[in-house]
Amino acid sequence: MDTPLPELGRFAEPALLILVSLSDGPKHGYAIMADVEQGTGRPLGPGTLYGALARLEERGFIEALPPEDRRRPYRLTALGVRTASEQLRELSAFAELGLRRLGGIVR
Amino acid sequence: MDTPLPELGRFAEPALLILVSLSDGPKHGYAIMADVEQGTGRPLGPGTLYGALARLEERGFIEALPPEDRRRPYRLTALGVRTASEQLRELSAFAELGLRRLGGIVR
DNA sequence: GGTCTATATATCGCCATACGATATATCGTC
DNA sequence: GACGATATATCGTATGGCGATATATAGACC
Repeated sequence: MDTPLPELGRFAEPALLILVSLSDGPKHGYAIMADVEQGTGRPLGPGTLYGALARLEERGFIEALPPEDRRRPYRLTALGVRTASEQLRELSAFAELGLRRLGGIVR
Repeated sequence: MDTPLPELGRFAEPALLILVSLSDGPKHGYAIMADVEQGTGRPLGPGTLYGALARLEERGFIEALPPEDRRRPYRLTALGVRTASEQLRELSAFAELGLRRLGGIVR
């Protein structure tokens, strides 16, 4: 049961992982890394994180809060909330469809 | 309600779209394109499709069936079924987590 | 016969991005 | 004062998403 499956690809964009992490409340980068890894079991390294954060801010999905100490926290914008909700609804529908279909396959 | 949301990125890898499409039964490329577009509303162009198909076959997630006419059908391998199931379960859990969290945000 | 649309596969090339590796600085604590 | 955790940042490479384009066949319709 623990046979390591070969990688198919990424199951969800880092961007969406970040948005979901922030849906908990504002967080800074390092906390997002920890949250994502804890919540999904998948490591999100700094090389992936900070690029994605910059893009998300640039595009208005998140916004920076005043830095506290060394921490640079971000929070979701209204657009970010709307977008994440929409994506997750589509994602959920897709996953259900897929699981339903696969349920019909004799294993 | 139909304000066009800016693109966040891809909500699911083409690879997974293809695997789910094939979970219906064997299909050739063109039929997969139609099926995906019909099932998710998202177009899957040939530039994306055929590259992804080649990778999926190469990695053992799908296998080619004998060509009929001009059609080159594929079907899921056992590995493909296992992998798709696994990914979809993770995906579903993630989507539910996200939606639960976002449900707490006042809009 | 000629034209048009749908079916079907394939490839090229650009650009975005994922991510490992690496660097740097600070803080607490032993 | 050394070490591990916290925290952000950047560079380089490889991968792959996707629009555009090409090519060929089949069927419909006039």
